[in-house]
Amino acid sequence: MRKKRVRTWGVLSHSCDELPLASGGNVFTWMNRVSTRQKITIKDVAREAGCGIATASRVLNRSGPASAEVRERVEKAAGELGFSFSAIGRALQSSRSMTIGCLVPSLANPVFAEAVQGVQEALTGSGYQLLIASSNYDENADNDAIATLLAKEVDGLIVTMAAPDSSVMLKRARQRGTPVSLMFHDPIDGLPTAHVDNFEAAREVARRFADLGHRRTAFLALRFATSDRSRNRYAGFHAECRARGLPDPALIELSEAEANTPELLSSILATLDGLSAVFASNDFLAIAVQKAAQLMGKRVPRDLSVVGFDGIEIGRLLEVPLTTIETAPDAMGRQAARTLLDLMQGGACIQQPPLPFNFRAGGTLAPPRVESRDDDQGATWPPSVHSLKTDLKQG
Amino acid sequence: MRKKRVRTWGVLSHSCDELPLASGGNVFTWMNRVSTRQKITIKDVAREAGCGIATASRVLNRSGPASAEVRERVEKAAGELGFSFSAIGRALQSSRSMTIGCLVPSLANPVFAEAVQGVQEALTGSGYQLLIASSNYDENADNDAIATLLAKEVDGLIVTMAAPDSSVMLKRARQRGTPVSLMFHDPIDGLPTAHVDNFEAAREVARRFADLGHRRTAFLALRFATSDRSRNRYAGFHAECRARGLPDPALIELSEAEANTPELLSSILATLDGLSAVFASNDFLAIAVQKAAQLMGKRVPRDLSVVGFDGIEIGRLLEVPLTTIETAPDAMGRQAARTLLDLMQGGACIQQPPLPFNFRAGGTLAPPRVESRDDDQGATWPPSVHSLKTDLKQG
DNA sequence: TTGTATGCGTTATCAA
DNA sequence: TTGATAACGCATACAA
Repeated sequence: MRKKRVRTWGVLSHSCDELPLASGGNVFTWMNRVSTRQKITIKDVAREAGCGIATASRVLNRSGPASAEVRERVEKAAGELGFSFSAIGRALQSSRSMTIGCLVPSLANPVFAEAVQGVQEALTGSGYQLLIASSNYDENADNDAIATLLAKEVDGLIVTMAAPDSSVMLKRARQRGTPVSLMFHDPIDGLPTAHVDNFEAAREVARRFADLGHRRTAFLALRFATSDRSRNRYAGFHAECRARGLPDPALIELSEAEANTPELLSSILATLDGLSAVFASNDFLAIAVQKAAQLMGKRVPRDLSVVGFDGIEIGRLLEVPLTTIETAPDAMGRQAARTLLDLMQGGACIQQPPLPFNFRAGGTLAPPRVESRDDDQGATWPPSVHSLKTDLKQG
Repeated sequence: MRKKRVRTWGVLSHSCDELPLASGGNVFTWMNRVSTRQKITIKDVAREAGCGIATASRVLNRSGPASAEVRERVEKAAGELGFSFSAIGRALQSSRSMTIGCLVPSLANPVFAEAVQGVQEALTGSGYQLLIASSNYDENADNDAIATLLAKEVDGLIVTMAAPDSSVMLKRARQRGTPVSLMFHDPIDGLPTAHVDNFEAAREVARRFADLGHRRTAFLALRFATSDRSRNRYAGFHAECRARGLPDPALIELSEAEANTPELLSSILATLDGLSAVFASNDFLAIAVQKAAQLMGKRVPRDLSVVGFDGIEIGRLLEVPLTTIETAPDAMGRQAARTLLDLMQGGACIQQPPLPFNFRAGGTLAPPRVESRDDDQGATWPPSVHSLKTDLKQG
């Protein structure tokens, strides 16, 4: 016999003990349940209704025949006892947890938070709940999280992680037959994904820059190593510059500190002579760049053009609205959830086309100042220390 | 005998069927498991190791004695089989799900998203996972969500909701003995909460306004009905104005559309003659107000002072940094999680003091223009249609 | 040191 | 139309 663990509530200012013990009706039965703290199972309902548990189950689930009279008794008993099914018992018996695991790098990044919110929305009414995990952009944490989610026997997985293509746990998930749907990633390894075409979107930015006459450009990113999104954006940006015979854009990977400290950021930008346009890997970075430019005495977009990525709402409301690539993280979440739901219902794995992006004009993009128009004027363009290999894709 | 449901993976572009069937080693056993898709239980491990399940359990959990040799066999078997415990089986047996339920209005609001991220952080390493739900600010959805969470037998609950003090399901949670910890709410009904003192913070804003000579002020909020936070902020703001003998601040509740459309917002602000300072219930709103002011040809802070609430990071980076009350949603999440962990370990329910807030000076607050300095000059101050009752707290 | 048997809450089977 | 019973995966009391 296992001993019942009785949890103590500790000292509450309005503890239940203060309630009058002998008061009738609701409060009294309420007290009863509180003091015993017994969990009410279908067995209790059956006993109270004077029937077998199978019958009670059938009635409460409407899953089989039952005479009108016993049905009534069962429903009454369940109501009075405040019975509700244990999802755990159910999960064990049905081997379906009715739970979906979701892994994102961090909820502190509104892009992921909105995506998860989108997942939630698509899941409401489906009967599935969301078990959530975040890895803080750490590859090991990614795998640990998936392992835990799998141990909880989630019925499906919605994932954004550092390295989905090489994750052992993700492979394990598929071995177990747990459907997986990706968010933000490019299609990988036969896993369906809800994404935008980062490569194409970035090419669009390069095109705009080039059309206006920009030559010296830079791409700023925060976590190049753990973000295939950033890498794809840079690849597309770079590819288009190449295709047009323009100089390779400088690739600058910032630390958290550099991104959040305008002073640091401006000193980095200052090393880039002749720079006339910056493509930031996300809108926050783009706004930080503007602040940094302000510190350097440069005006946006007159002295420096800045384009962001994501299309966060607040960019619209800035004094000079941010030029950016609009995406819809919530739509991404919704699509990922729908795809997973489909998969779990035995549907075929069909990869949806990338979700659309939209170039939002804003006011932070303009032609470069005339003086920087001319070309190979010498040695001022440094082979940036931050620069990485450039042929990431289609290079 | 229940029939095993075999889930089909559908048509994947790189389906496992494409892998060579007869290739040896890893791939082969991998295939094996894939094709059978049987879940490996401790029973399998025991059989493989040639011992009883109790022994296997003891070895794998290090929960009891075991000879070195059997220990080795069990661990080997577990490794080869790729065994991992089923959290569901465990939960059923131990009546602890190792899962914590978390309810917030929406993850699309970065304040809540950050708080949840804080919860996550405080939970890592604890062994608990987060089951998350969002209500979209709907009171009924709040209760439904808690009901579902309770059905999943969460070991604890972290909650931000529309009406915690009158929620039947929250009461039910306590009846069941499920520890509850609140976020963002003021202390209520003996439930511990992680919060900032909205009332005091708002008084601080009123004080700053008053000290600079502002008289005609307004409070802008988005969801007054479902947000005790907003109500408390208004109450504090109002109380301090009263205490100083200043006119009651106008209370303006905006619709989503009004808040996001600067044109609408400016037309609303235009109805407030003599208005010299606006206190917005959150930073996004404050930024929207600035945009609206810009549209009206007013300059901030010269013609209109604006103060926000929350202290989102981006406010710092604006061309003119937002004056606001800084709070730390992630700290709120962490505290709520720690409190809950404590409670679940049988700790007493002790209410932590409110988390500190900080008035961030920024650049959107300045003295009013001199012309609006004089007092009862007549009928221009309308008894705003949006105005609500004012005596919410401490009058 | 080990293994058998029981129960956790549920649903499905099957005989009444 | 009913109800006893066997799983489901695990941990543990208890007997060996």
